[in-house]
This record gives sequence, structure tokens and C-alpha cells, in this order.
Amino acid sequence: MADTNTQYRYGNRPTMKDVAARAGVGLKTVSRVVNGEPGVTPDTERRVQEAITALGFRRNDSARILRKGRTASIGLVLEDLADPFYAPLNRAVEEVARAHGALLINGSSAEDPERERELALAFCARRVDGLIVIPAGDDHRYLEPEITAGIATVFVDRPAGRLTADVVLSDSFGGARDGVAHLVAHGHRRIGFIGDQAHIHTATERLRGYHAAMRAAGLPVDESWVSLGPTAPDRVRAAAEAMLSGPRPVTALFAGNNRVTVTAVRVIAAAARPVALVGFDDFELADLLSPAVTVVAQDPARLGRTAAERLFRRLDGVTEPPRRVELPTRLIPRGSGEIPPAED
Amino acid sequence: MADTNTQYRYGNRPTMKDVAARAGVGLKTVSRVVNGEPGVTPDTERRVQEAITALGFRRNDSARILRKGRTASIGLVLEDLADPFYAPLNRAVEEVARAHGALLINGSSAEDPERERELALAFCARRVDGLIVIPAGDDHRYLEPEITAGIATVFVDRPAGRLTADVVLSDSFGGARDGVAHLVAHGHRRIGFIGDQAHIHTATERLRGYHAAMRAAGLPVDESWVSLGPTAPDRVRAAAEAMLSGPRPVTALFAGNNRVTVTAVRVIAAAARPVALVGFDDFELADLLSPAVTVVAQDPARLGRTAAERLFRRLDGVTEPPRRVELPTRLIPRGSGEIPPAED
DNA sequence: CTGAAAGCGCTTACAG
DNA sequence: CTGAAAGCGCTTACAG
Repeated sequence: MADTNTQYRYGNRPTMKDVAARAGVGLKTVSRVVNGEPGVTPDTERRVQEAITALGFRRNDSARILRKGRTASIGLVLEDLADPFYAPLNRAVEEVARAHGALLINGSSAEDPERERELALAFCARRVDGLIVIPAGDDHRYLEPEITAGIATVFVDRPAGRLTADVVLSDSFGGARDGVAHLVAHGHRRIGFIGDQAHIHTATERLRGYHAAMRAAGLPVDESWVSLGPTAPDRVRAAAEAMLSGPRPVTALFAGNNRVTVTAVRVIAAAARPVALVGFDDFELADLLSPAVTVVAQDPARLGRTAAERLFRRLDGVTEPPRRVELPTRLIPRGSGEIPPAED
Repeated sequence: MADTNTQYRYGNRPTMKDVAARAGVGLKTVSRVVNGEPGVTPDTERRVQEAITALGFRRNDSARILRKGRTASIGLVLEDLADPFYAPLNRAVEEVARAHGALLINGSSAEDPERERELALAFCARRVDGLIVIPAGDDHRYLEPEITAGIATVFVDRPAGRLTADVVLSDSFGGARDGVAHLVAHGHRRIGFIGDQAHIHTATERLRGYHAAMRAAGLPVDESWVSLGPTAPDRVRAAAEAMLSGPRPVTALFAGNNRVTVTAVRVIAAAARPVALVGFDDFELADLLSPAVTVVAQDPARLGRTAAERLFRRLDGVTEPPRRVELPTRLIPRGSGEIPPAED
């Protein structure tokens, strides 16, 4: 008769109890051998090892975790695992986690606040030791009980909403201001800004940088030069084409992020007159396009690394108040941003 | 006095026991409410809900899992979370896992067999229900006890070594053969092949495709036209420059993967004569370069989706023998592969 | 050097 | 409708 009690459980994996029985020792002795603890005679150890091999035993870390209290895992909620900006951030977090002996659970919010919440809370239910969140929503009070309960939490790329917590950001405002000022310095007076949706913090910060640069140069801003919205190619294309047409078209574009830049490059390549372009975020092959694309570069890997290191410092018991870290951006002139304005 | 027994455990999170005590009910009643099971009077349910909210209780899924047997999580070992080829595969696996209510744990092997093994076994120790592996090593017998113990395993992108298991691949041989034949059809007779390291299955399959196409065309292959090795830019650059110099340089290059292609594009852009190029793997902006890059495209998202669906079919109890699924590739002519050979 | 008992936070199987 | 007891597979705290 099959033991119906264990039939479909973990495919009948052997447990320490099974190993103990086979080796003819107590449970604690098996535990000692499995964990490399001292105080076992070589002969006993050998018998236990043989039983382990014969049964194909592997310690169940889930059970271990339940008893020990720390799961040695962290959760990362980002916008899209496949995005070329977030993928290196993901990898950087992984490396730091690995250095601290922790596993990484991650998931994509797809820019949906509800999905962000589901993922973050699912990670908390699994009792990750810490959480790194790239916010999709703007209200993170749902994490309050979790943080109080001891789950260290760091936000990256965008600040937490209605919650005081550690956050690691790029200087979106300063980066955009410098990028737009660069276009101004090359003679542009009518500059378009195409950015992400208005509820996204980085989008409005970059727009603020645009306005600051225009104001500093004493240039007026026509409302038709600014367009915030989804970064889907169709939307961006329409926005860019609108700004580039009409009697007083913009002579330069500032693209609010990598996805916008890519579409802007396509539109400009098909445009009748040369149009200058500076994009926020660097991207692969930017230097190989003609013209090569001038960008305001962030360092996504550094964002991830900084956030993860902060998280593990918290896990090591550092209790200083939440801090906001802002990483600098870097303007990389490559050609597209140095094109002079087309003559009217 | 502090309760030293629970002082540093999960930051003193409330448990079902605490909720039960506060609501004045039994443990099982709390369990019923938490899991939405029937058979609780509205009044009792309300009392329990209040206690849950007041205490900030969240069910510990790790404990639940221990009792239930399935962890509702899968592990994915790939080469590099940040790689533009693997990132979409990662995302596709995530989506399928999500649709099945499972969480995703993942990690980068960094093309190191030992690290692949550590990651895969760490996931097994956490008792993931299933495992998806993009092999770095060529001996996966270490997974035999795990698979026997019931952890469903699917390999992607490269076959398992010394192990019979489900595998989902792209048709590397056919794709490379077609790509090289395309160059031959445009008049090339001296074609270089730069690929990944020889121990990587896809690298040798693509090389085999190259040889098949050359042979089919009756063309000889000089050994100096073939170079396998790491895809680091320096190595690829040196290989490409060697093939493009000398008295009888190649007139076309076939690049064995996306990283090779990118470096090849750079070398060719700086070359004295036009050189044709076909690359394995599509990449963003390939169509915007000049010339636009002709590629043999794989569909990494489809690879990931197919593998994950196969995995969950296994988890649903399908017991058919391991299968090898091969996905077709697609030649996308864009310009660089249609350049005629430079005259001698 | 070794092991029996209790417990981590849940669910299962049962009894009332 | 409700709950006490046993158990998931480990580790902890102790005793021998």
C-alpha cells in the first residue's frame, strides 16, 4: 500500500528523519553533518554522508527558514524585466544579493500600481528580508505594516508615495536642465519636450528641468512644444510629428527617456530638415547611429547597486533615518545634440 | 521583560495564533477567514478581520508552503539578467508563471557552470516546483536527484548535458545556414564566421550551419575565416580585423550572436571597403543603422514562453517523455547582408 | 560526541 | 459553525 500521507508531497523527497533512520543516528546528528557543525566523529559523519548520498537528500531550506527567521531572499519590483534600462539594474541588485548570500525574487509591475502592490505584498508574504521597489503607483502606505514588521524597503528610480523611506534616484531635474541648456547653447530657441506620463515622478522632474533651462535662457515655451504621455511608439511618433510640422516647428527635441528617444530617432531620420536631439538615458549603439545620439546618461547598474547596498546595510542593523540619495547624470555629446537649428 | 524567544524573529510579526487570541476564536477559524473558506458566521468573521487589521497580520506563505507541499514558485537560471537577448526571455517566463500564480526566482550564471549549478541547487533547496535552465555547463547530471524527487525541469536555448530532459531551442543550424546562404546568393565567396565559445552548443550549431551553406555552394573554407571565442568586444574586434586584412580578406561576415554583431558593426563602419554582414539575433535599432543590419532573428520571448508553458504542463501532471522543441528563425534582409563583395 | 523534546507558523484530518 | 491535536521539515536549547 502506498503511503497516502506523503504520496504527492515534494515527490516523496527524503527528509533528515529518513537520513537519520538509514544512518542509525539521531536527527540532530544529521543536522550537524548537513550544516557542517563540529562535534561529530569521522565515522558517524561518514555513515550520515552515505545515507545522504544513497537517498539523494537535499536540505529543505524552506523549513530551515521557517525556524531560523531570516529567509535570505529579497524581492525586487520593477517596471519591466525586459526593459533595457531596468535589466542592468536588475542584474546589479542580483550581484549585491549574491554577495550577501541572498536569493532574488523579482517581477514586473508593467507600470500598473495594483500589480506593483500585488507583487510587493506577495514577496512580503514569502517573508523576504528586504524589498526594493521601483514605484508604479504613488501611494505606498500599503507597505507600512510590512516595514513596521521588519521588512527593510528601499525605493529606486522614483520616490515612494505618502511614505518616508530610503530612496535612490538619478538627478532627473538637473540632467534634463543640462540637456536642454546644451541645445540652447547650440542656438535652439524652439525646443520640444516629449516625456512619459505625468503621474511618473521622473517625467515631471525632467519636464521641470526643461522649463528651468528655457527660463534661464529667457526663452518662452509654447504649450504645443510639450507632450507627456505613454511611451508607446505611436503616441510618441504623433507627438514628434506634430511638433515638427506647422509654420513654426521646433528645431530640436528633448526626449524624456530611452523609449521616447528611439522613436524620436526614427521620426527625425524621416524628417525633411535636420532636427537636433538630446535623449534622457544612454542606450546601446547610440554612438553608431548617424548622427550619433547625444544623451543625458544615467547609470542604471549603479542605481541598482546603491539601492541594494543600502538595503543590506539596513538588514545588518543600521538604523539611521531614511535617506534620499541622488546620483548625478552625465551629458554625452555625440552629434545629434550639436546640430544647429534649421533656418526658417 | 522582552520575550527573548521572539525578539528578533520576523520583527515580531503577529501570527495566526495572535489573531486568534485577540479575536477570541480558535486557530482554525482564523485560517478559514484568511483563506476565504466557508463556514464562518459573519459576526465571527468580522471579529477576526478586525484583529487582522489591528495587528497588521499577513499570512506567512513560507509556513503555508511547508505544510502544503507546493511552493508556487519556479526558478530560472540564465546567463545574464541584463543581456538584451535573455531579458525578454526572462519577462516571458515571468508572465507565464504569473498566469499560473507562481513567483519567479532567477539568477545569472555568468556563463560559469559552477555558478549555474549553485543557483539551480539553491532553487531546488528552496523547493521550487519547477526549474528552467539556460545551460552554462555541459553536464547536468547533478540535477538527476532533483528531477527524480519531482522538480520539473526544462532547458532552454541550449540542450542539457548528459541528461534527458525537455528542451526548447531555436534552429541555430538552419538559421545560420540560411544566413550564410543569403551572403553567398549575393555573390560572396570568402565569408568569415565569428562565434561564441566552442563549448556553447548554439555556437557550434551555427558554425555547422555556416559550413553546410559553404559546402552546399561548393565554396572552400579557409581556417582563418572562422573564429570562436568569448564575445568580449576586444576579442571580436581582433578577430574581425584579422579577417578583413591581408591579401585575401573576407568580403562578408557572419556574426554568431547579438554581441558579436554589435562589435562587427563597429569594425565594419571603420573599414576601408564595404563589408557585408549578417548577424544571428535581431536587436533594437538594427534597422536604423546605415546600412541597416540584416539578421537571422530568434524570438527570445517565444523561447521563454514555450519553455514555461511546457514546465507548467509538467506541473499539471503531464507525463509524456521529454521532448525537444525547435523554434524556427527568420531571415530579415535590411541592407547590410545585401552588399555585394568588394572587388579584389 | 549524541539525541529527545519543543517549536517555527501554518494546514490537515477529525471530532464535536 | 467551530476548534484541539498532529504534523510539514527543519533548528534551538538542553540534557546526558
